[in-house]
Amino acid sequence: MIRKTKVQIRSLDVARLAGVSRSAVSRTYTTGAYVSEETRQKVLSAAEMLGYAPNALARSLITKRTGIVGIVSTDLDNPFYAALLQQLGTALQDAGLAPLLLFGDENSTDQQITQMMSYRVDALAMTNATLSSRMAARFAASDKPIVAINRYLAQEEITSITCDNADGAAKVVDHLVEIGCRKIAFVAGHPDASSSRDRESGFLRQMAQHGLSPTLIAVGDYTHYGGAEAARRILGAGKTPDAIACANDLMAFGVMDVARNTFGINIPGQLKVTGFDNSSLADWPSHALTSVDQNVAKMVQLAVALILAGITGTPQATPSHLQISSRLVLRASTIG
Amino acid sequence: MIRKTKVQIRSLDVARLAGVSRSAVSRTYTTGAYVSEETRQKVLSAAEMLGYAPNALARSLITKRTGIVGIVSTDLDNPFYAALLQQLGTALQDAGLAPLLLFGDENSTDQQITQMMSYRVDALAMTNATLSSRMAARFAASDKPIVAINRYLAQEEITSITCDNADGAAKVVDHLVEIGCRKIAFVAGHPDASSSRDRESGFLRQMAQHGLSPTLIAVGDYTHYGGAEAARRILGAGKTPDAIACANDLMAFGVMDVARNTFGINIPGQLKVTGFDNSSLADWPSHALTSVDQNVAKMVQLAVALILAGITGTPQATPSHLQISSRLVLRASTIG
DNA sequence: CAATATGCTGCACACATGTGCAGAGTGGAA
DNA sequence: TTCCACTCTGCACATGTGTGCAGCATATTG
Repeated sequence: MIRKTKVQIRSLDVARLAGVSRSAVSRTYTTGAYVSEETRQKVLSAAEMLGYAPNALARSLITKRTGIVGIVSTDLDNPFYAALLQQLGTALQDAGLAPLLLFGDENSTDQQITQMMSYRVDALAMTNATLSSRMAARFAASDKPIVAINRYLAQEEITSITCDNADGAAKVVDHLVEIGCRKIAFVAGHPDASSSRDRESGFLRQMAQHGLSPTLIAVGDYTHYGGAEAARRILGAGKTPDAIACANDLMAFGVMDVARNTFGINIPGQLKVTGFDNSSLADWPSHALTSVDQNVAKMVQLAVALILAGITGTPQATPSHLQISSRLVLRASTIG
Repeated sequence: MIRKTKVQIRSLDVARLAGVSRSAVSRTYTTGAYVSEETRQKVLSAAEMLGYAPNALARSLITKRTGIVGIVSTDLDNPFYAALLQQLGTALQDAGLAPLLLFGDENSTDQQITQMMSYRVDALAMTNATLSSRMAARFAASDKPIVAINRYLAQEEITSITCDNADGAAKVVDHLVEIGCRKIAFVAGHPDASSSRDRESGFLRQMAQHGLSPTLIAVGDYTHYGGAEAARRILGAGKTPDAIACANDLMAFGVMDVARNTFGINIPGQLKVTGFDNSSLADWPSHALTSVDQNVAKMVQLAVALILAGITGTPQATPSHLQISSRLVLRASTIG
């Protein structure tokens, strides 16, 4: 059996084969460095022959840049986060950066951050996570950009990007009231998440604006199962509402499933249901869910711009909380 | 305004503060190296004070191990791939490895591989991708494990893990025939994907086994939209089938949407529909889709075991095509 | 032709770390 | 005391790369 060659190909090997110095090889792969077209070609063909690719890790020792961006993500059961991750990853990739992906729940996030730091990521994007203040301070001290997407954290050092969650929820209330609903229940997400709190407070505020108070508030934990459970509690409680507003789409799907299948309720005839996220599933005829669009593309664009600015050393703007305007998308779950 | 300190903290800084040599610091972070408990504690408290984390990149220069595993993934619109990515990522994380994520379509994969190679990933997992043979050979030459998940590639150097796609499709046919279906149509996925070809051939073989030939075969490109389009073609073609078997769940959802909403067909009364993947959505009451379970957990477990074995230098088993047995899960889309 | 400018190359150092090896220090036994 | 075994430490080299600087060859100008 033939033993494969395990030896790593270095720039020196390429240099020897091409008959030039190692510096020439390095400069060939560095944009904007002095190399004559002739040696450049010699280098490239030698590299091709040997299957050489510059060692990005060794390079990072010198340049202080790894080109790696850490992403700490929640689980992808929620199609909204799957879409977010994909768009974010693609955008970073297009900017020449590579995402290092770690999944973290509330308890393990500090550990993931440590790992990210040991890989010297150029920036950090978080789509989940309550972050301990010790870690936040430590990462912020490294002067690298860190951005929280779709939720904001307690730490002031961290820039966050969310949609105007309260406003979005208010739009939902306005719409429901306009089409005649008065007894409106609310299904909240995870109590720790800022997005859930903001959507709930926006809901309540706008209800009060209309002189209404919520029929019932249940917690659905942002999952399909939790939404279904919440629906059982709400619809089984006697005073049936004429609308249920949910803090995300996934729970709304659970609510509709239970309303239709367990309680035999017609949607939107007897009950209107709304979601939040406008995930691609909301547009399927089987769901046709009225939902609030968060404009993921804009969120991602903003996040990447922020990260790039931070990496290229543009003077760090003071950390802030950026809000993107949301948009209510009407579908058959509220309008017949 | 206070200028943040941009200086990187090195092991030397920790060593000085702790009053030991740099080697002692290094050994503190290396499992199974001689350090007295006393100096270990001195080092750890000094590190904590400075916020030090060893530079994993510099370390990799010496150890020849990065701890990074490349994942080349398709887009995550398909919830099956989202679940696969999450489970794979988590499993790698638990094994002390960090996934570097790149999204690649058929055309760009070679470029992603080059990038992965320049980051010196310890292993490569691909969930998509037709890979050029030049790239396959190049990566295989580096003697690092590479595994294709959920599809196999033309190159023999690459181990692949799939479920027994043909068998799964055959089980679908058996089930449909058993409950009385005779006029069965098939919606294929993407013609380039081995999974689609295998499922189709398994379907056809088992149909022949029962003395049947398919009513119609349409291509749905593995998307919800494609499935919906395929359903329009099939159901609009006059000779309406009594069952439509789909090469994945996403297309089946599209088929059901169109059948119910556009053609007013009752499922499963007038038409049975089956999927493939058993994604979490299939279990929702709104879909209740009979589907083939691929056993993602097992696929991931196998993939990670293979990767770990390859990394730790266990003599590389000859590349092969591993198959996992699938399981048909019955739901209301076929049984009333 | 001389003087200067231009385009390019190679040397040598720096980056942050792991590890083999020699040797220092300690304790115990003869 | 002397010798040996044992546990640990620090020196120094290696890993693969980017880049400032000096210098070489060639082109341009006076």
